[in-house]
Amino acid sequence: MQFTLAATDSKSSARAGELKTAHGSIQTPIFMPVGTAGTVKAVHQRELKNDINADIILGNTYHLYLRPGVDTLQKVGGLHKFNGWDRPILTDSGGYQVFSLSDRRKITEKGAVFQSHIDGSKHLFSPETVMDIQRKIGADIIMAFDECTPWPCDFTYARKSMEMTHRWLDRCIAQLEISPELYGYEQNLFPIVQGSTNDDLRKESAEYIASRNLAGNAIGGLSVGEPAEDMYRIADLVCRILPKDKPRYLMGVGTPENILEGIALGIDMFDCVMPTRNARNGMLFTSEGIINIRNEKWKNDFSPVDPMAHTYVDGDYSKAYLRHLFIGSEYLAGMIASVHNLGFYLWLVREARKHIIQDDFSTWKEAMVKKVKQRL
RNA sequence: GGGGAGAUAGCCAAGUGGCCAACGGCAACAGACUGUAAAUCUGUCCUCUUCGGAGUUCGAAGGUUCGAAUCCUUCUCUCCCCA
Repeated sequence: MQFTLAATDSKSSARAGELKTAHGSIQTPIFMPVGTAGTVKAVHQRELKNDINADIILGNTYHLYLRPGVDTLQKVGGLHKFNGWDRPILTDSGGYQVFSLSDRRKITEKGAVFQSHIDGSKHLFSPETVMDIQRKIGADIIMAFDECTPWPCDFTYARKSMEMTHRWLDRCIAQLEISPELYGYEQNLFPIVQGSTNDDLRKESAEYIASRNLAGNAIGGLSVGEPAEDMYRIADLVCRILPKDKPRYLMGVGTPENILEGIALGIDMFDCVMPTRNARNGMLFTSEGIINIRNEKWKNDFSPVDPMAHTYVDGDYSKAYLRHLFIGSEYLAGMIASVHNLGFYLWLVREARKHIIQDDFSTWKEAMVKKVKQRL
């Protein structure tokens, strides 16, 4: 994997780069649509590729391990072969499920014992098992197994958890050394900075993560309910410590505003369920602001969802029609909204990249943030 | 013409003397959602409200009762069966 910086903004820490993987290159900053169970929900692969033009999508170790299971994925030759997506894939390790399934798991130094949300069966996720599973899934970028701490989190717990995440990282690295790639192409491990919203812990964690000298670095444990100012402060602090010549991935972020602010702080990669989940729930992100398309005020508004027309859906369907689909609980509603939102997110990061290269990112960003956060 | 059943909020529907401004469901209207246990969840949903309450409701009118959606009388309407 190779990361090269193409341009940096003179008034912020924003940078434009290119990340080369075995399945193609990624122009950064990038937003990565989340495809937990091997599918970006409600979106066809061909739309993801031809219309949204996503460079890379995510998968999730925990979900794919439970269904369809690693045996199936190994038989077919990995997730790329299974879901027909031939561009880069990143898999999350299940660390987020340690957080979100907190009442269905137990953490020890060895790992986390999960109770399946599907059938209640118990499974051990350790750094070793998670690396083995990610080998079988075959993503281009694989994530270290970490504990994503909740917010708020007391100092003592945050410190112990962070230290364990560091030890788990070293076990991940060791496991990968004894279990090589299965499908003949390179997989790259990203370690994850933790430490909750505590500056000292985050500094310590970022230094530790940087010292492992891996292909890229991630910031986890944010966007879990803390105020946005805390998220920005921690991201800024961590970015100043993480090496400039490696991609920085802010996990689970975020709103269009969060992404623009993150880019300004030096983040290169983002992922979030928001554009797809909220799309299925009727929330549309546009270049003019946020729309709840179910609201009565759109009933007879036949204008396009977004005048910027990021994908074909903005040209083909009006607000009134999309509202009609949502009110009627039609399948097409979530599909159109998901294509729109992802199209907008990808448009947003590409515009950001363009302005970084033009070196007018900061002024563009200030104006854009004001627009994208307002409610229409 | 004879016999039977029924009328409850926008719709469907429970309730058959006080725990009823009235269970549920649908529709409607808002809100939430950040490394997806989510095409999910929450709230409002007779009127007014300073959110403490106040006022008017269960086809219509009258009556019994301390108290009626619930019991009685008459009326109006709907549906089913037999001629």
